[in-house]
Amino acid sequence: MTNSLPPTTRSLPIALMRARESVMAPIRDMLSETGLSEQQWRVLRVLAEQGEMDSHSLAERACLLFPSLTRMAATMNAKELITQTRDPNDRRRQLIAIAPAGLTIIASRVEAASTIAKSFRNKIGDEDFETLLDLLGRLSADTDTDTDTDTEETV
Amino acid sequence: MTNSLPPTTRSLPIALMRARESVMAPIRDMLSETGLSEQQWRVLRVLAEQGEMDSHSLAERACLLFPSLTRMAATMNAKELITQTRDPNDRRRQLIAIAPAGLTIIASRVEAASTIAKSFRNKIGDEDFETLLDLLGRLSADTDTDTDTDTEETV
DNA sequence: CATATTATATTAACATGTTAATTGTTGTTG
DNA sequence: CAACAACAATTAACATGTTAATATAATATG
Repeated sequence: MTNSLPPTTRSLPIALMRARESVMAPIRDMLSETGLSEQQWRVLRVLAEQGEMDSHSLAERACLLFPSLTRMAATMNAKELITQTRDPNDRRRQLIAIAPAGLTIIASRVEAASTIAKSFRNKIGDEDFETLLDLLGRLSADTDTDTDTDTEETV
Repeated sequence: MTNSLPPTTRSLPIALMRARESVMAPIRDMLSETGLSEQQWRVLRVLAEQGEMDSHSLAERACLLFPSLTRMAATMNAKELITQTRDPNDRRRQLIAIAPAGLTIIASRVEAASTIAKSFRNKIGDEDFETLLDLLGRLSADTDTDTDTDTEETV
């Protein structure tokens, strides 16, 4: 082989994982009081932002695999965090929306989440924070087609 | 509340997750031929790099939770990818090392892994790649204590 | 209209993530 | 030495990641 084993300390995947772990730690702490998992939080956040949407779009926006969403939706429906309805025009499709209990939880934690998000922005500075989001976006450039231009960050 | 719900499209955790997903996709493809998971690949990579080590250090270096490593080690030992021995000086501790079969798999894929790593470096350019690794490191600055200064990246 | 094809969702099976409880070992303190 | 505390590893229980197989609904094709 032409390459000896290089150090894992400069591995991009591992750096991404470590960074995510650091960022999620305070968020997990915040969420522990709500009984929501990170994934459930993302689902509710997306639904609160987008309104009712089909499960395929929801899974993509919330960064979840479809089978995971299927299971989560059953649980979250039982807890009345979301509602599930069939699309009357295409009964294969499922429409999911946030329910009042879900909205309540989101509303009660948005401020705390925003504070955490700002703490990371402050940790590295506004300019570098934007650079980081830009570079991360370029890594997944041809993979997904996210062309949003919003400027406010959150968790 | 003082904050309305901000867009998930500028969320740092989600950007980190999407970036990681993009980076890992080709690596997963490469690994599918070996029967190794990402996690098992990381364990073998760290062991090949560090030599025999105690499970606590291994879990930290490979970014795994301890219970996950316990289960994985049993599987990987059965497949003779690693060896497990008790520390004779402290029989609570376990020492794990890579076995010949594990080394063989690593060796057979190091070049492919290096090629994938380089493709991402090329995708955003050398300078921005270093900037990205730097910024990611600063996010987890006070969280872990990685002070390595190696320069070659890999997956 | 019957069949095949495609799309959507669910289910299955297993690995891993995650937290908490449990077991075994070492160290400490009386 | 005995009891206790601290540490390391395992196990348990449940959620999620992941891939493959299956079921159901819509569409195309003859």
